[in-house]
Amino acid sequence: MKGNFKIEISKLINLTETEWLVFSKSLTIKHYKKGEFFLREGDFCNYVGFINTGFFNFFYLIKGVEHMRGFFYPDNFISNYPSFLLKSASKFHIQALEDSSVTLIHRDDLFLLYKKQPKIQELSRYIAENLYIEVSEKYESFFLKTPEERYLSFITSEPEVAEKIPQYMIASYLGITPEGLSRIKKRLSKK
Amino acid sequence: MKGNFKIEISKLINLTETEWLVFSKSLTIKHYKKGEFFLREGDFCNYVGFINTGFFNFFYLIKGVEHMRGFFYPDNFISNYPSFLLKSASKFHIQALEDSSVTLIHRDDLFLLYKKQPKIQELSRYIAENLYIEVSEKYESFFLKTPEERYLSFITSEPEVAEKIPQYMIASYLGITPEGLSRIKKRLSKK
DNA sequence: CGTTCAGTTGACTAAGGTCAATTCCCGTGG
DNA sequence: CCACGGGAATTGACCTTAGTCAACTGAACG
Repeated sequence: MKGNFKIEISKLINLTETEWLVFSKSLTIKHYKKGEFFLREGDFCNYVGFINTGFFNFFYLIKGVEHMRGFFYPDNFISNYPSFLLKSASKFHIQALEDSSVTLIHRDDLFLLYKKQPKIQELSRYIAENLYIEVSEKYESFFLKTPEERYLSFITSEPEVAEKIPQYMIASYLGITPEGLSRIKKRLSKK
Repeated sequence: MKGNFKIEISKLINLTETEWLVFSKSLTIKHYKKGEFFLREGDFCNYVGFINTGFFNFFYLIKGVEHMRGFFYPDNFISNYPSFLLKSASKFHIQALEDSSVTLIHRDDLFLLYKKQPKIQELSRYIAENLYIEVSEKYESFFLKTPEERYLSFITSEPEVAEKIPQYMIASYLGITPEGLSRIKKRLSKK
C-alpha cells in the first residue's frame, strides 16, 4: 500500500515528515481489475503511478496485431511518460494483467509541487534519468543481440515475468512471431 | 559559441543575469579536431557537453566491428549519460566527425549547482526527460519497422546527416551490413 | 598509372515470416 | 469421470530477407 511507496521514495530523496504530508495529499490510490486499462491508445496520460501490487503490460495495436513492448512491476513507476510530459495522445495501451493497486499523482499536482518542494523536482529528475538509462540499455541490447540471445537473456534476467505470461506475449516482446519463438526453443533444447 | 548555449538554455529555464553568471562560471569550452574522441570505451564520462559547432557520432566496438548507434548535433547536449550518472565505464566511443566546439560542465559542478540553484535541477530534469522521450521513440520505431523502412525514414527525417556520412555508417546505424543496405537501395530504385 | 577503400554484385546460407494443419492443455458441462 | 471445445503452442512446407564471403567496379589521391 502507501507504506511501500514511502519506502521506495525515501530511497531516492529525503523528505521530512511534514514534506511527506504535503506530498501525500496529492496522492490517490486506484485499483485495477485484471484486464482493465491504465491507459488506452489515443488517451492522454495525466498521471504517473506507482505500482503497489499487481502487474501491467503495455503494447501497440497495429493492424489488429498486439506488439508487446514492456511490463510494469510492483515498486516501480507506471506511466506513458512521453504522453504525460508532452500532453500528447498515447500511441499504446497499458493494461493490467492481474488485479492491481496503484498510487497516482496528477500532472498538475506534480508540477505545482515542483514549485513548492524542490525535492520533488529532484525526484522527477531521478525518475527520468533512470527511465532513460533503462530504455537505453534495452535499445542497445536489441541491436546487439539476435532474437535467440534476447530470449535467453529475457528468461534469465526476468524469470518471474517469463513464467507468468503466455508465450505469444514473450514472442511479441522479443519482436518475433509465436512460431519463431517455438522454433528457437526447439533449437535450444537440442543443444 | 557561448551565445547559442545561453539561448538554448533560456528556452528551457529562466535564469536571471546573476544566476547565469554563477552558472557560467562552471562552464568551459573545449575544441575537438575531426577524429578526436569526446569519450572512449572504458573511460568514465565526467562531463555533459553542449555542442556549439561540429558533429559527433557514438558507436560500440565489438569484435573489431563498429556499431554506429547515434549522432550528436549542434545545439544539443552530448554525453554518455548513463556513464555520467552511474559513474560507470563507458561501453562505447564518442568521436568527432568534424572539427567541433563543445561547452562542458563537470559532474561535480553540476551536482553542486543543484543545491545552490534549483533551476539547474529543473534543467537537468528537462534534459533527462527529453533524452528519454527521444530514445523511446527510436526504440519503438526500431521494433515496428523493417530495415528498409528505417532507411527511408532516416534519409527523409535526417537528410543532412545522411548526406555527410559514408554509407557503411548509415548501414551500421540502421543495424544492417553495407551489402544489405546496398541491396535495399537497389530494390528501392526499381520501384 | 597503381593503390586504396567505399560501394556493388553474385552465390550461397541461415533465420524468421507466413500460412495451414495438428497437437496440447485446460476448463466446462454433461 | 469423461468428453468436448477453444485457445495456445508446435510443426511442416515454402518464401523472403539479410548475413557471409569473395570478386569486381569505381572514384580519389598520390
